[in-house]
Amino acid sequence: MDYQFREIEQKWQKYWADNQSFKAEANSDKPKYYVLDMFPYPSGAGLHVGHPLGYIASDIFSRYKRLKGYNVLHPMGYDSFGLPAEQYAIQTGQHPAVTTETNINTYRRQLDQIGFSFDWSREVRTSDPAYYKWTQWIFMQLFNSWYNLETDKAEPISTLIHKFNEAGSADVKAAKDEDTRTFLPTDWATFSEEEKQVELLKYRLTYLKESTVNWCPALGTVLANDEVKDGFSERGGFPVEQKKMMQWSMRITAYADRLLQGLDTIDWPEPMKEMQRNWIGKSVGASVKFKILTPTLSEGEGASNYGYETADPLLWEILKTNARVNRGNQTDAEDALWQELRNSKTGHKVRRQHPIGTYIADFICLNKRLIIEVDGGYHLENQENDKARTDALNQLGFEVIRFTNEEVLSNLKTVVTQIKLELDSRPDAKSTASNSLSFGEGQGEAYIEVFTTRVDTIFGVSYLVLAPEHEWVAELTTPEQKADIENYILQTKKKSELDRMADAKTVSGAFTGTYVVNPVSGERVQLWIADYVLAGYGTGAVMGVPSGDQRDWLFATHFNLPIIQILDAQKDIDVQADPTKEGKYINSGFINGMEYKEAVAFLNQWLEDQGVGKAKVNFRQRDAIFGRQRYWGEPIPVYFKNGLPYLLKEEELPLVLPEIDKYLPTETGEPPLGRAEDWKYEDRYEYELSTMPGWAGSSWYWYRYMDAQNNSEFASKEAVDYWKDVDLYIGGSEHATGHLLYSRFWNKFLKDLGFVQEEEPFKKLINQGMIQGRSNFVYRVVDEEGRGTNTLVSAGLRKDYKTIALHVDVNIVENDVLDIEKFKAWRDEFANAEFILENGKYICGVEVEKMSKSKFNVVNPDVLIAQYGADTLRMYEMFLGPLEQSKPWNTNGIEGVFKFLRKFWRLFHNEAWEFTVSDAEPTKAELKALHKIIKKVQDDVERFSFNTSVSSFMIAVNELTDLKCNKKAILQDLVVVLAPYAPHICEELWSLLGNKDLSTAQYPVFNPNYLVEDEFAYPISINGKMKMNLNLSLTLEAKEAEEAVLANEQVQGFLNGAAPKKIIFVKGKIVNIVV
RNA sequence: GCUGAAGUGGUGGAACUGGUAGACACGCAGGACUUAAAAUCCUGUGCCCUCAACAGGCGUGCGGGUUCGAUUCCCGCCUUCAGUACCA
Repeated sequence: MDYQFREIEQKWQKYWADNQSFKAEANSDKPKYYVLDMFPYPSGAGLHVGHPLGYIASDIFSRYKRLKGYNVLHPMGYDSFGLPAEQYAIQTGQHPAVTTETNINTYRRQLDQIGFSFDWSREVRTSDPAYYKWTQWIFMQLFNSWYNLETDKAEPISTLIHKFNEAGSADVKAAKDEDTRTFLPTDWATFSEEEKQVELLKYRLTYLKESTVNWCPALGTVLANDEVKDGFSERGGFPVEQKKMMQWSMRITAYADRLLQGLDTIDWPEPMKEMQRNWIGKSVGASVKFKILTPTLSEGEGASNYGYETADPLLWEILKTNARVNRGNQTDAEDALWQELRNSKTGHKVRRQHPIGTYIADFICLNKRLIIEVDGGYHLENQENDKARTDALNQLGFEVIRFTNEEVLSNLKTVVTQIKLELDSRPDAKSTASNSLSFGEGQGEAYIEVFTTRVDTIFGVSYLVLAPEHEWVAELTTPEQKADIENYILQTKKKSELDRMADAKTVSGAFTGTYVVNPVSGERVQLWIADYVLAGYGTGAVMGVPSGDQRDWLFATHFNLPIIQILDAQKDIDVQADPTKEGKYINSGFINGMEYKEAVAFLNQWLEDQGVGKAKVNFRQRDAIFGRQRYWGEPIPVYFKNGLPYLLKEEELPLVLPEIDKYLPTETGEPPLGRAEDWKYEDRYEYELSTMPGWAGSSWYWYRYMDAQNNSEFASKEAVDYWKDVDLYIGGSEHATGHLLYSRFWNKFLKDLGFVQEEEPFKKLINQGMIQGRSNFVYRVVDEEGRGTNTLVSAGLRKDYKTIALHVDVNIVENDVLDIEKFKAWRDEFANAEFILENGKYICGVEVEKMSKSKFNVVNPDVLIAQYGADTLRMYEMFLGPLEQSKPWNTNGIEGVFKFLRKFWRLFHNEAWEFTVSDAEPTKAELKALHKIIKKVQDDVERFSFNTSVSSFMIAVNELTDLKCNKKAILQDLVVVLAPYAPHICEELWSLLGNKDLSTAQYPVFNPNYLVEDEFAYPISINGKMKMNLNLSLTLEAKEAEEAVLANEQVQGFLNGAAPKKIIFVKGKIVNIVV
């Protein structure tokens, strides 16, 4: 019989399903191999021809590995929570679960007919309660954990509570919120239950916090940063605004360093790793504090309302913030002393980190007008600063006493006694404080902190810049500059609404009128605002070093600010900046003469000693917002008591999505879950109404496949210990900073708690390229008035006419030739169209675009399978080009692959299409052809070069056809080698050859002896130009070969009497004669 | 701008470690079979000069270099695609 692909494919697809041919064994003596595809979101449109590309590659690989004796796990499932089903539900009222089910059925049908070797007994669906029970369970583990920076891993929250009980919070090194409190074990004991929970929430790996979120009013939900593109939602393109909300977040930043380091241990494409590195955005540098010089106030201004709040009113907000940060960053000495002074232990009320004038006092007793300062070492600069400070504070009517860190730590008792004596001996002041405040210009302690990666250039600072959105801008603007600054801020806001990218190169900014002091040089520099500084990165403030940074150089040049050379190696800084790190420092105070490395180390140390900065690592990545105000997602297993979140009990999982009447927010603006009736925990407490984001379910699904039916664990320990990790993961590069990053994060977390074994989940990753659409066009002739006529002109002749291009359905075009009859039937308006042909054909124009319905360039795999069969489709998709390369889909050429399969089928059949094979001994040539392909396919598959093996199959079949080979000994092995690519035809032939179950066959063993040759047709080249071939024995060594070559008449002819200077002979490769 | 990948016939692409550039396939041209078409089979097909050649020249984005020999290695430039961005 001729090659009847329809019957063959249906027959074997049924056989595989009935026999569960591809079920992975739970335990096996064979080595394990885990091949994973990124599971699809089942959209209503079904699969187009681009979707299966990666699945075909992974299927070939899985089938190949099975033949090579591996116990292969190759599962498939559905990422079935998501926005489109919910949008559809809003429009039609149909429950998303129903839509999802329908779509999954379409996907399953389409996948089945391509003949994939998935183990469907392990299918997962993220929207199935039996699945999301475990997504919720992982959420609970995260809630119950904190990140210990000392052990560098996540630990149960109980170990944190233990630390609080034993030693308080001072020594805890954790990834946490900024506003945690410092307390003693005795304080912890006195905290109420609510206070404890509030404090613990600041440490948990998933936590509730007021954050600025990307709120999309049109979608009624919060979006992650990677779901927002240029201020619009990725899905739908609706405007997105910033809004403050209480939100669940995941403390992924705790893992930033490990996520970065892990990249060096995995076999992923370099661009993927690079994208993750950029996303995490680690910068090593320093933070430096620049003191703010108080702007001069006009008379009469000032703040009498501040009462005992003794701070300079203008700087009050800033000082308050600084003070709060300082309280969280107490030195050991300050902390020790505070424990002795607090709660009026001395008999006097003492405050710490209290703003006073333009300073922050370490400790202060307002009633006694006494300030107690604890300092670092005795640097000369320090003493000078301290003196200035003391003088200023004295002027405000305060006495200052100072102790060093050392004194406090080694002699705490004496220090405390001294303070007590001083306090007791002083008269009460009875608040007259603020009257004596002066607002003259003076050296203050209010500061702006900047982050820099080039701390070595700090002596070259000629100005400071704040982001226009920086919260202190208003405070720091002098009355004279107020108009300028407000105007600039207004422009910035307008600009961000328009296209900010467009004028990225224009320099703009405004001077605040305020000056700050460079801590290393004491120089006074101007404080500006400019929109090139981003509020969201670092501290929202940068230092400007025009000689070393081109952007700063442009800014300084534009606003006529000084440009200071700082390295002797800097060149042409009057023309542009020179960011070199070479040479020795000049104009740089105490680092003059140093080189880069030395200067950085010295400065970091110096800044820290002075308390005005320190080495710092900054990350671009922020914690991941975890809540979505949507219906179709996993409910968060949390309820609220007295406004605080509590977890459900484990045995109460899953918390199932409740039914609601409409899939919209409530009238009061609550998420859709607010509509659920009688939905309360223990009938009393409110559940969390947000659901989890799309990436929750996909961040651990590969573990569920290991043990998909387990009801008591997310996967059994035995299963996880056996399968461990994914050996090969194939999917699109669009998931680089979403799914792939979150999955690595959850995996590391699960490993820390001992639930899984591997630090990294996906050992090897391959990105299949995007399949683009290839649109075809017809050209309608337009008359003088620009109206379309009824005449269409072929692409090659269109330049002679005035035309407009129209998309035409690619399915009625073959090899760019339009099927005119089908075209006339396609649209009524074309029924009577006339055609101007070239060479009797209508040739269509071509353009590469995104594959989409509106462009009529969608090719449905169903159509191709009906016409050519699944085996042809599989091989053709591979034949198209390298897997990782993006390319337009083009059905031209699928015939060639189909012809190949028929030719292959033909090898097993005689002229009358009867199955006939011979038992004769194979010849040397036949064995050579076979073993060449055995080796080639093996090499190609191992390096994921599937397109080249398809070519090689064609060569092998062409060779065997030429040899008229129908010998069973050859063909049987060939069937096994081809089986991963074209499984149906091979399974049929395998069974016709008298075997059973190709999936249990062995890949043939390559025998190099069959490829050994005695002779080789050496290319003979003269001066590197190939001239001719010459057959020589492969046993010949250089000398004999040279003689043989020179003796050849034809070679002599090419030499034409010239004497060879040199002869290069590479055995088995080439002979090159140099004349 | 930065980062990454890539530029090879009419087209998709091959050449894996510096050793015969263009495998394999599409398309195209010619032929066989056929009343005819489809299907199938055979032959040719990088470009230029040439009636033709088993004659010569040019050819892997461009310009240089290393080498007996470069699509492959090095330097500079151009173009395309992807990601990312006033990231301090």
